[in-house]
Amino acid sequence: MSTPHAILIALLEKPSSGYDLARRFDRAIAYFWQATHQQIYRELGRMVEAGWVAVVEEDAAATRKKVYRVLPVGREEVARWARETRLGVDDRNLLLLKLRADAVIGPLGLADQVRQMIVDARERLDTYRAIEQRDFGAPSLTRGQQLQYAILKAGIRTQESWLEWAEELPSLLGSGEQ
Amino acid sequence: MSTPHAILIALLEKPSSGYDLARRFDRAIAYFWQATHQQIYRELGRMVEAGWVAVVEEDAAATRKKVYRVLPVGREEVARWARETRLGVDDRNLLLLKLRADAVIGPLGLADQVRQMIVDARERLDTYRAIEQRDFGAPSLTRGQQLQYAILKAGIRTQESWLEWAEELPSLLGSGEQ
DNA sequence: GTGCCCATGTAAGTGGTTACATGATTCA
DNA sequence: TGAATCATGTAACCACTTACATGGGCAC
Repeated sequence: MSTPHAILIALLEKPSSGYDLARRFDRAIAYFWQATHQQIYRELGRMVEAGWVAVVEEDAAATRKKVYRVLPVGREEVARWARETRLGVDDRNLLLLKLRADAVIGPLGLADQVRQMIVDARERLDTYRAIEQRDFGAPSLTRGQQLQYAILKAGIRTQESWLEWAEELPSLLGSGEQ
Repeated sequence: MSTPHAILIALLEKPSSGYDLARRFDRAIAYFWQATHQQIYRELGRMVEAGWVAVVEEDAAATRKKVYRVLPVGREEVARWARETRLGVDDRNLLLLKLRADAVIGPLGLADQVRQMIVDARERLDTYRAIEQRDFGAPSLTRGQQLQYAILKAGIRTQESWLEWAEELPSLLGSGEQ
């Protein structure tokens, strides 16, 4: 949903052409975020309009390649976005994106958001465990029930392992706040 | 992406009105799949056209409520979809959906698909571990590097815990094949 | 009779996907 | 010189989102 911000962050890490961005999104970044070259070119166009990014003019004449860099306004927009948009329990990739932003432009005070996500995730985990107790306590289960239990266990494991990971974050994120 | 199939499976589990479906998608199902009431009504309309579902006429006269049930053609479409569509490494929720289908209409022979996903997930995990070795072996890391490492670790943990879960599946899914 | 939930829809906007299109550079 | 890759775009379609809209049933 935040394609433009994903692109801004990628450009903050390294100014690139649309083509290079597309390749980067196909590799490292793509493991948790994807964008096709059509989206990238469209967003780059819009962000130039908005004054968030600009084409580096140096070698623009030499080749057709257009290298984009982030302008101060764009940088500020990333910070604003990271601070202000709320994250739901399922917005884990958005959190990863925000962490990238924090890594590249410095402490943004994300600790509170992470703590809230942890609270929400614990709540959901409790819900899952309650369902587990209620529906799958029986000694023997039919094939269908075993499968439904497996589906529930997928949810439980996901929450548990995410929580384990997330609980180490707040200290990493530092003091936060201002 | 497979909203119609998600709805079909929900209807196989229990014939419902559009309104009820929306509420069910807001609760249990929603933990890994979501659809708004607008999508649901649209898809129900299309699926009636296609002959996949029909309105149960019994109490249709009594209230405004329209209860839908899945017709044999729709059931067959679910089976076809579960068997034939390929799943990528990241299509975990789609796999859960297929497991629900398998739970409700019986063995569909999904074991091979799961085994392939496991192979792909192991491959990706290896990639992550290679990046870990290469980029984060240093004794001391800057704040930014620690954050990037945390992002990578999120990916590693996710793969590991998913694999642990998935490896128990093939035996549950039974003989498979025909 | 007022407010809330049930119940079903339409309409507009936006973003993502797929297909199409073009031309430059590079290497065999 | 032909093929592959680099590099940037346009166009059409489709799905999802958000907002709007309507009316019945029920409880206080």
